[in-house]
Amino acid sequence: MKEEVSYEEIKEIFTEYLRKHHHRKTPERYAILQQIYSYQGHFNADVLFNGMKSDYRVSLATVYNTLELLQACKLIIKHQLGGQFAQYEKAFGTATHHHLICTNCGKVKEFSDKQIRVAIQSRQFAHFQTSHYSLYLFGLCSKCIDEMKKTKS
Amino acid sequence: MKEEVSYEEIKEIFTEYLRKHHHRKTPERYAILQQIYSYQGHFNADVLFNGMKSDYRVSLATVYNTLELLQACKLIIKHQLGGQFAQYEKAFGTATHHHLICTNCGKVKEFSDKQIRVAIQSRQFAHFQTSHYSLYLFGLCSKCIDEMKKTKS
DNA sequence: TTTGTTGCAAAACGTTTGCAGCCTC
DNA sequence: GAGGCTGCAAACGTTTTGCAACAAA
Repeated sequence: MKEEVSYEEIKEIFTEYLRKHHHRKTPERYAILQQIYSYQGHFNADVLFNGMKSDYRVSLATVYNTLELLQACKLIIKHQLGGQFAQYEKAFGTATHHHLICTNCGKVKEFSDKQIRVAIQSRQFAHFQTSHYSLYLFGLCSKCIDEMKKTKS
Repeated sequence: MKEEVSYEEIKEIFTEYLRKHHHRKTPERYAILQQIYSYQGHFNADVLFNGMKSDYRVSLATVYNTLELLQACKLIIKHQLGGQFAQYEKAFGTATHHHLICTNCGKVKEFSDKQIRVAIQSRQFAHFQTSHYSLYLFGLCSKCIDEMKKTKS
């Protein structure tokens, strides 16, 4: 059910966005996009920056600059989960999903629920034009529940 | 429909939590709770810190410390919306609601939707115990849509 | 040629931490 | 009296910014 999207396809989307907004098509920007394309789950600016070093040297400033652009053209989604750094996630070729976040260990899991998705997506507003949404369920994962039972005095 | 909760009531909840966890009942903690109680919508650590200065002088460290405690006993909820500072919100005497966030001006509006709420709350997980959730819808508010139309070349 | 973009480093930002003194318990 | 809590300021880690050099258009 999950549609496969090739790098060429998203590169096209990005190029189109850059052209439309009169931004330059620099090799750095495409290198970053390609690196992001290679990740499966969530990633952050630091992982991206350090992961690319060997292939194509870009500065951290350029990484942030490009992440900004990719958000604007909706190729990635930004999540602010922990108090620390922002997490990013591919938004192409990925089924809509929601997040389970353990408030104890911070682990993030994903799940899909058609009923929830439909309920949210069908909601319309008179004075607001929705582009995307994020749903976070906070609680305890099974591992942390078990640990708490053990350490119970 | 919205139940009114008095300061005395939440003070009681907080006191109970402090006692159970062997934390001290300091005047600073109650002063912060009272200040939070006076706010209507969202607030952040800085607003709280500066807003209290005249009434009761507390340090920023104590503000953060107390916000941590209030989260633990579920009297407040923490939101990480912008890339900047964390937002907080009262969690007592407030109906469950969801958030509309303008990606252009950053303004946050609240809305309620029974269908969405029920869909989310009725979802059960085998390996996860949900305590609360946050739903953020991102998009453009009417004001920003209008402004974009005007400045269109 | 123009000017948006880069890399670098310094600065900014909210938040956390270390520590001496204070005040609940 | 003991030790958790406070205030202060310095430290932290992520993100942003200033600026000269560079390169896409």
